[in-house]
Amino acid sequence: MYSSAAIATASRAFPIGIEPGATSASARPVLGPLRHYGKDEEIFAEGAPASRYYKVAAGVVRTCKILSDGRRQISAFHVAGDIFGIERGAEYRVTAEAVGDAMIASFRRCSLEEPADIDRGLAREVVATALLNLERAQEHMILLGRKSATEKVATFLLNMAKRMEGDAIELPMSRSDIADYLGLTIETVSRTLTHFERKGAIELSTARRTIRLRDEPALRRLES
Amino acid sequence: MYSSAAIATASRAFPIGIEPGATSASARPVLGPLRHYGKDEEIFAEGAPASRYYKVAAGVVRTCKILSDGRRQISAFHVAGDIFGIERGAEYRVTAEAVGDAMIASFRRCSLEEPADIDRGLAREVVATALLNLERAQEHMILLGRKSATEKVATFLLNMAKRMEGDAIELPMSRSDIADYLGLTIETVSRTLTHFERKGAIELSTARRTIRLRDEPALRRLES
DNA sequence: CGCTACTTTGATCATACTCAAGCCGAGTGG
DNA sequence: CCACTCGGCTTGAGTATGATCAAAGTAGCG
Repeated sequence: MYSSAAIATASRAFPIGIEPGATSASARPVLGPLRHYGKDEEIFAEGAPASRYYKVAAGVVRTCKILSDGRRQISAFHVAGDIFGIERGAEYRVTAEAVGDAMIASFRRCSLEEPADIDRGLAREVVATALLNLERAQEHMILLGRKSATEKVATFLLNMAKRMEGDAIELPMSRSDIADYLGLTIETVSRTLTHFERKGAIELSTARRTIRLRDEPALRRLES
Repeated sequence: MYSSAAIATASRAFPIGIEPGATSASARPVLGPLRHYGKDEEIFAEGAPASRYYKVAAGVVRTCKILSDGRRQISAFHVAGDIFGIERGAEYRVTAEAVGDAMIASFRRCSLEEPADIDRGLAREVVATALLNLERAQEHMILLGRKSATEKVATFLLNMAKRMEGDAIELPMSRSDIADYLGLTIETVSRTLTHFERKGAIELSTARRTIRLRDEPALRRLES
């Protein structure tokens, strides 16, 4: 199966500075074939040999770490055009899973180890992605360590809105994913969203997966 | 002035996989001269043009982000041998400050932009450092988002002990720095440390800046 | 000494968690 | 077509963890 909703969402969720058409799998012979992953399917696991890089063609991917007792922290969501699975060492340090249905391209990890004989542009893109992820990680750390639940959820909504390029956000991920991304519980995420709705800052669809920003300035005041 | 205590601490705090002697400023003509920074002195500020990379020769450096109301999150501490100030864009995204007295070498940022005409080993070291920082950021996010105060402090002590290569940890940073690194308040950090001391897991010096691990397995059980 | 900065300790409080129940939409089978 | 179930989401009540406010202790340094 290949949920049309998931793909429709992803198709207008291209990240900053990357043209998905120009760098798609078909245009780059280096890339391996596109492969489909179903909801919650594992792409690679923490501790597995890091032999490949991956690039999202459609859908959304989460990368996370899990403690022995099951507590989980999602470090990032990756949307169409994003490269993930970049590692310094021989093993993946996070687990990657599809949030919904997703199409993922992959290619052999060689760029940084043998820099001479491969596509220089690709190597540069990989390095730039790593640095972008580091930037985002630094931004996310201040959210996790120093922001209140209200500020966390407001920041999350504004970031999603920016990435989605529209006033209505089709959330591809569950409350559980959002909670593990923001370092909260699902109850607190839910309560905060209804609180925003009561204040007229957002509008929740009946299915609760679509969010329309009604008062973006109000959210911006709340984000800290 | 150049406190001998700070330097003595730093001299045995070399990070994993980097020989400080072999890659010191004097051995690399690319590096600029060593410069001294005093306690809390700013090395670069968030938003400033990112024109140089920096490498710690002695002492400890913190990189942090600060919210408008003064809340601060320290994203990392850098010790001797560590490179910091690596950016993707044109501006620094974090502020870097010396924790105590420190000696810092710097070099012009050119490696990633003009990869052909510069030291390949240096470029590789810069990329490896960026990826190492990303690894640490991912590890730190699960600490910030999902660990209790007890687990955070236990993890911090074990990490410092690993970096310091000795059973006694000479903490170069204040309680305030530790709190802003772990996403806690100074009171909680202090209470947790005295709690560990009462349980016999650690031993605090009278000056409270030196910590000896008495029962490392106990801390390891607490760290998650 | 006595100031200052830092740390510890105590009492109280609030934010977000836990436990629990109920709701709603989607899918399933009678 | 309707009842049923299941998963995800919401709502509520009570609680606990860590924050806040306040004060006292301690080291370093003039």
